[in-house]
Amino acid sequence: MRAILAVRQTHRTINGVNDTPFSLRNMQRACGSCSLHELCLPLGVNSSDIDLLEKIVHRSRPLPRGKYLFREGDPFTSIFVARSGAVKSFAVGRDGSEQVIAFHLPGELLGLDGLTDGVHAASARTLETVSVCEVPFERLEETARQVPALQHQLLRLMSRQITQREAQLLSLGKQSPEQRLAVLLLSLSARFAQRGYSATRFVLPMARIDIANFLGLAAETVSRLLRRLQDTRVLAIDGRAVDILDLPELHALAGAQLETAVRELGR
Amino acid sequence: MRAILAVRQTHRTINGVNDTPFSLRNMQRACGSCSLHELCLPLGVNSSDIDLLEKIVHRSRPLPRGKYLFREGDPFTSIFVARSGAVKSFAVGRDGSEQVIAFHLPGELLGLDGLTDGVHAASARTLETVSVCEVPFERLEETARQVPALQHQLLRLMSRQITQREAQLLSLGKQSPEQRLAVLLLSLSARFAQRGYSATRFVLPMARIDIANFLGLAAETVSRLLRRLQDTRVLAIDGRAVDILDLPELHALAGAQLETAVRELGR
DNA sequence: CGACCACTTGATCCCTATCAAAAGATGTGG
DNA sequence: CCACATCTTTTGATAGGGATCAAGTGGTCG
Repeated sequence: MRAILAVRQTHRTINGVNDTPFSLRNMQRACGSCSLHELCLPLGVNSSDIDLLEKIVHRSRPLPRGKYLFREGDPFTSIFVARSGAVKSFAVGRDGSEQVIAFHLPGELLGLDGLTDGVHAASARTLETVSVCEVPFERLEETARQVPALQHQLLRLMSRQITQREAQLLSLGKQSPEQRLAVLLLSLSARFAQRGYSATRFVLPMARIDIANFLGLAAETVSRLLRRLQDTRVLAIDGRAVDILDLPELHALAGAQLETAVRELGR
Repeated sequence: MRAILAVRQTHRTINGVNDTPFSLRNMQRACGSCSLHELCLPLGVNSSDIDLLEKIVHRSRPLPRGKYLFREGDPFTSIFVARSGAVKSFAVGRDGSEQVIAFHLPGELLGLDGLTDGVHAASARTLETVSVCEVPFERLEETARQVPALQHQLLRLMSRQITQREAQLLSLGKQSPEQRLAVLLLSLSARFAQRGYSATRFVLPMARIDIANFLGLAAETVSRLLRRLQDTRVLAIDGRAVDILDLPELHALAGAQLETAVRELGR
């Protein structure tokens, strides 16, 4: 409570501009920062090609929070990129529990897992009000056939999805709950920073339960871990507003942690 | 020990042919059952295209057990398909621990995660003596440009990698250790069956520690879980030779398990 | 034959899930 | 604009399951 107020006060006074915990709802970016566009430019897709690409993109009116972009098992026709607002994609176990696969910030791609079987392998749901771009995959593939550089980029995007999931596998399989949480916070931090926002102050677009379902933990454990990080002055938290007070320490927690080494030293 | 001998005796007497625990080492298949080939055929790649494809494939002499196909960070130039023998791909954490990403049986593709950054995101190591086909990716991409059906198949293969890793994420995040093990055994069973071998009797190509590192468990836990499955007559195990005695029960363990329901009923 | 590695089994402890309850936040309709 | 219902989050108490440590067995390869 006290910490909360402190955060709320400081972020208005320290800098004045662009130093405010913001919501992704306010994050509006042109297509120039979209993952499709961004990945085409540096690799030889010229502007007329980009026009070609932009022609096949549908822009939707804003979707409210809690809506499905698609559900597991839905026929696969398009991939999506959020223009503003965040999305989670998740798989549902037989017992109804959600495993969150990924959080998608504006400009980040989702839906590529549907191509194999022609149906989506996971569901995607908005975490806030979201504007999405929808890219009909058949037309994208067709365009890629005419534009080799785009074909290459498409393959790279898919490969990146694989790599990201492998990193998450390593996290779930081998890292401690605290490490996993630290890694997530740093990931969000880096992605916000990449979009020109503060790396240390941001508003989580997702609920604790979503974080828990992403990290393979119970919601209570996430809450307790966040408490510990506040008690050790690594974070200040007000609801979903996060202020990273000690970024180096958070990196340390995410990386080594050296639990065994610490225990050894303690002897 | 007794169970072991029982297994060894029965598999020679029950059927006589093709009912023997076999090693992947003996699994030699023509390119017709390879994932690349198999995925081209049903979708309009004609035989001359296949010739084109086969021309760019390098076949290597057999690699002994424990050799690296590539290591994390190696420059990405090729993808691989084992022709015979099994391979594991894995990521290494900072503390040196291995997270096994996948086990690759003959015909199964590996290495596609290297495209994003131009370096392999994981390492791949042979679990037995292995013959591999190496496919230079640049030439594959080039060929795909000329053969639209191949381009589509390549995208589908990548999408499948994503889907597989998402399934593994669900497993690591939401399933009990026993469920995870059951799922792995069933996965191996199905993949062996797909290649024309017994679905209930096979030899594990990997060590217990690899299973543990795949499932996010300690090796001791895997050992104990296997013991329990033997005690309940679901499996018979002799070292790495597995005999699935009760396939329906294994499916039940993998799927529902209904831990809570069972507990409720017990009240 | 011996050294090494893989596997098993046992004992113990700690961490996290689970259950429970209360406080806080959010949104809705009157 | 407030009051109520609902959902989210926090905090506490408890129990269980798996990691860890340790020791012994078995199997394999040089």
